[in-house]
Amino acid sequence: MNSQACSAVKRIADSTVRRLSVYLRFLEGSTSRGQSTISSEELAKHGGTTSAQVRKDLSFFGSFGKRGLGYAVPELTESLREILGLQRQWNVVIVGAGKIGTALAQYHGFKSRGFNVVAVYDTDARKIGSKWEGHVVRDVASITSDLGERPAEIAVLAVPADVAQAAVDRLVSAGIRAILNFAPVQLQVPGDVALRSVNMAMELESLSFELTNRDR
Amino acid sequence: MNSQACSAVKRIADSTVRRLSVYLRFLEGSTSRGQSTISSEELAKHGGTTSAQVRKDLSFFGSFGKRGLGYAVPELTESLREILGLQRQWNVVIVGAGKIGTALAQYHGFKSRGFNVVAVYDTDARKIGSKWEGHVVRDVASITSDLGERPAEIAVLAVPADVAQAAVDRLVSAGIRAILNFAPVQLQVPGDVALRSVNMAMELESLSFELTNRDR
DNA sequence: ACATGTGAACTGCTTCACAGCG
DNA sequence: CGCTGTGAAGCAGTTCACATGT
Repeated sequence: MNSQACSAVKRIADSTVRRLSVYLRFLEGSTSRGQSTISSEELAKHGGTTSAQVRKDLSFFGSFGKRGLGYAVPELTESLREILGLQRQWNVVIVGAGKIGTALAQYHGFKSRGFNVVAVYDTDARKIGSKWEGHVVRDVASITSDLGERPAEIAVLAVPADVAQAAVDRLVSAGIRAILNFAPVQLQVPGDVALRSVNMAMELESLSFELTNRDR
Repeated sequence: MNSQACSAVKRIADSTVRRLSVYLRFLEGSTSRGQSTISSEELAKHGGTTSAQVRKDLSFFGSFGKRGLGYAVPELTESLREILGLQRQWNVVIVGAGKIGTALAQYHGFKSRGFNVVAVYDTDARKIGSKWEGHVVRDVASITSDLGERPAEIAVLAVPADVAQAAVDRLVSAGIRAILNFAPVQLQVPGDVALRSVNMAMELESLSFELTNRDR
């Protein structure tokens, strides 16, 4: 009916949101390839799902397509950006200036997608003060006062597993609202803080399981 | 009934396998803390799930607990290792010697968990031949012959999105059976190749969505 | 008495199938 | 006629509740 992204009336499944992100990624490529219209079938093929799933996912937020035609690429791209909250900038702090933390700090996908890395933190006195990729590494102890001056919504956690929960507690009390965790531990956060975890060990072990049990 | 990990009779959900991995991680900590027995309730609390879920997850593979007592930590740890296929070594190649690839190559969790990094590859002539963390960076063009001499089961893909599918095709024809993908694209693999993807952009966008739509 | 193991109920995501509309 | 949008059906994963065994 409308072609505006309307606010969700019922709870949206996490799997739906992740697929929207995949659709958006492919649409951005379609734009640069000069494609002006796209069908749910095509989106599905490149998103690893089905056309019905694509239509259902989009239908939670409005009617974006034209029957008999498909979806207009620029309009759908814009709508997905709006739905995912990507029309604003998000401030991000990276906690942990080890190998993973510094790799992430340099990840180009942050800046290009509106995620603005405002600071990198560590506890190692030898790292504090050194400059990495345009960011001076700061002392974790100053997180609270720093965030008071320059708030950030999202923290990327790349510290050793045994200090991850302590870091989370500090971040939460400093007002961080979302955490992307790379430490291989299950973290406890208050209900109003969003948490996603990327667990390398878990992914590898899941592959190991699949390889081991492929013989049905 | 038995306390042996029996081979799966029905399809095991991916979510179950990922939880087993989380349980295993916590059990390893319990061992080092000297705890000899553990209840499903305790495992659940630290695994971010419920006691019923823990018992159901384990029940797919056998009966590992003692009624009225709980689970013996060393025995359950061993059983989970067996179920997940972690009692053998897996050979891993890392493709892409950029920031993420090199960070991963140094990731201690690989070696300590039986994932043996046997080679690092790149296409950049300036990187090929240089030594990083004990691994000489080799030319991607030699993957096929290298794997012929020294097979590897798992590939970790850390290359730019636009060359990821080409790298996958090469790896698959070279006999790789599982891929852990860090490139932000949806990859196509044959049905007999296991694929997991870690997509930073997707995780960030999912956090952005949650922050944006927290007001119900 | 206590905690596991499990069939049954439940919840919610996915797939189907077709009405609706360009 | 083609492709979207969607209620209804199907299915898979989770939760419940209790019988079972120590």
